[in-house]
Amino acid sequence: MTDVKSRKGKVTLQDVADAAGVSKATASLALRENPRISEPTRMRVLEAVEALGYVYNQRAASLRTRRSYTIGLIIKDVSNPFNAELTSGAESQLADHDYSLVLVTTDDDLDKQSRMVKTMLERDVDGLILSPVAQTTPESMRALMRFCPLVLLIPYFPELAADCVGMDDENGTARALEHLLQLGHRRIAFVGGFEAQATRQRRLESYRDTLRQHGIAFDPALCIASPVTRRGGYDAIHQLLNMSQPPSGAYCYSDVIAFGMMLGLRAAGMEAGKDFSVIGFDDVPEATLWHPSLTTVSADPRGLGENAAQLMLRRINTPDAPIRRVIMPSHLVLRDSTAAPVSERLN
Amino acid sequence: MTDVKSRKGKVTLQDVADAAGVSKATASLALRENPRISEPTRMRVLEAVEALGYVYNQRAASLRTRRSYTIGLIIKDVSNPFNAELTSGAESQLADHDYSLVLVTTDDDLDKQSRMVKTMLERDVDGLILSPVAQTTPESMRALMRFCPLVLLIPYFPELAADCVGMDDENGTARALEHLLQLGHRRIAFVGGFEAQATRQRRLESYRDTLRQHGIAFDPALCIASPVTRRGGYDAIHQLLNMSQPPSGAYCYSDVIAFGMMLGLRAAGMEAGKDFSVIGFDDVPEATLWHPSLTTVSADPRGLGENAAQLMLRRINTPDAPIRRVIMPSHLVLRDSTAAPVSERLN
DNA sequence: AGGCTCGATTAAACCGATTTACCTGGCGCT
DNA sequence: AGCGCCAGGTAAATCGGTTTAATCGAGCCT
Repeated sequence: MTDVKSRKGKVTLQDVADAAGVSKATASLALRENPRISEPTRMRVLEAVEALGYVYNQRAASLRTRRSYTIGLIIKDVSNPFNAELTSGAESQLADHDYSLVLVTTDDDLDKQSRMVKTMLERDVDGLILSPVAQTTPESMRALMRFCPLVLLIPYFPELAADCVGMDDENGTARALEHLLQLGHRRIAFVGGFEAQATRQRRLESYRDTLRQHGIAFDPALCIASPVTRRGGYDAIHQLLNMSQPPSGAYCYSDVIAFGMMLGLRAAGMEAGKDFSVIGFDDVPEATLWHPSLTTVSADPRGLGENAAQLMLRRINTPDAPIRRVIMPSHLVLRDSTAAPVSERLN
Repeated sequence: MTDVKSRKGKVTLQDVADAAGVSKATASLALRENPRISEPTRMRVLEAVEALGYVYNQRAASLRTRRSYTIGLIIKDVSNPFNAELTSGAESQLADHDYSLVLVTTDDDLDKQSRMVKTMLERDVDGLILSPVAQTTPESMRALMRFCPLVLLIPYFPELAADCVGMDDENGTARALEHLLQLGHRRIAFVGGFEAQATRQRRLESYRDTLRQHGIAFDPALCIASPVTRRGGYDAIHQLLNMSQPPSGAYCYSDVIAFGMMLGLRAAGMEAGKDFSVIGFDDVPEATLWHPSLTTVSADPRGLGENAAQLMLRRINTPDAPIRRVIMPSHLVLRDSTAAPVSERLN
């Protein structure tokens, strides 16, 4: 049955053609179900394929067809759960359309990003889905687009005519803050992420804008940068609580940070949703399960990945389609980690 | 400067050769730093490359060289943090050696696994790192090995002569249980995962063996299957607490389950490490940050991925090397989620 | 019988690199 | 001068497919 040539020499289409008693061209056309090949002949070819254990060589074919059915995904880091979800969404969407995902990471390093982009172009991927590192210039992206279809995982190059998907940071941030303001909070911290991160810049800006609109002055001391880890949130809340005028609530850059903050609060003998209000961003599955459950801005990383993949497939199939920027809606999910500030309740 | 032909026609090595006034062969040799090409000529070629914006076509080359510098990673699901770490480790290790990672997922479905394996072979990857779904047969793996180098992410095919990496489930499990036994626990639950999962089978077997060695009979009622999610642990602990003779501690299939269990305990007015002992498996970063911090068996998913990648590179470079099975050590990390059972303390 | 059409098949060019075997001109040596 | 050798370069085959243009034979018509 499995009469496979187990030695190095792989079975080639020529072998199949020989076995079926037809030419290589016929074999090729037969496999691609070209109507020009008669049914009996096609059957003979298929039998030969089966008998020899032939495996199609997509790479060889791609040389002629100029399609590798391969998309590069360049992100900073897969181990981050947000990115893992995103990757998962992109992969499954691409797999559904017979494309494969080549995954590379940049460790948020511009230099490595350049190298990886080069590698992907050399691998001749059909397209590139890229989450650019902070220092990336629009020019470099424009240059890249001359080489292959590009979808950006960030909507912050308004002047760049590129497909992109991103989240509605502004709206999500505004909703989160308005919720806290409505509860009576006046000193609200912004915690997590680093200056250079574009996403953070956007959210921080919305944070300032929203506060200003409600007549509250921006206090830089309430704005704390930190790694996007539980540890980051854990350390930040300590710093905040030790201030002479501590805030009564915090808007966190991500759920991960918010969790760390909740753990830090508990370690300090306080409880989120009682002594301090915490809002996260992402709405990861465990946000529901925490105690108290986390009020957070719901993002959809998997959907982000799926959309990026869809944009890419669309671009490949219709290269001249108008560029599209997908902003995924985000909304506030009210749970138990937020409440009126203690001061309010005393009155 | 960037005088790139922006139109469809990509710059080919022939173009470079023409521009440099040499033959295609010379251009090729020059780029690969072959000593037969003189320095001045090589320089001319390099200038032409620069001037035309040539990008090397790895795929075309691979047709001749028979190396794609591409490794397929087939796992069940990337969004799972354990797998995300594993993927991250494999990717960075491969990238260090100029290999790229093609990621595909099987959703733990045998059928999809078969399809994906086929796709990878057609993509002509240089090797396959595979975390086989539960129903995978050793025969199918043996067949696969005839087509390309294979590294298995599971050490449970003892009769199969294949490279593989896995964790030391037995030792980790034994240590965890001995710890609980030493504290005085006699009724210890085994929680999480499903019957079909090979890893779970191994741990469950070790669980029974260890208990038997300590003269404790196996009670199937204490063995609860569940999805590997926080929700799974959350639900399981409720089930356990409602038993007529509830256990005083639990050994969980993964940290994720343990976290869910701790949340469930709290919801039931109990506290891990006080009213009930909980041990996890994986030692994910947040295990330290939880309150109480989680006693757990330390695994190293990233290391697992790195090792798998290394095994693969070794196999590719020395195809006849003896097969190697890497068992990554696991050890118990003592933290605060375990204590003597309440009954003991009453005495 | 000759001319035509049409469906099935195939030879050969092509994709973009690598690699082998051969060529060429210059140099040293006797 | 004649010979061999060598450094430097190139033509052509090759990898495994796809695709185009040509071929071939059978059937139909007049």
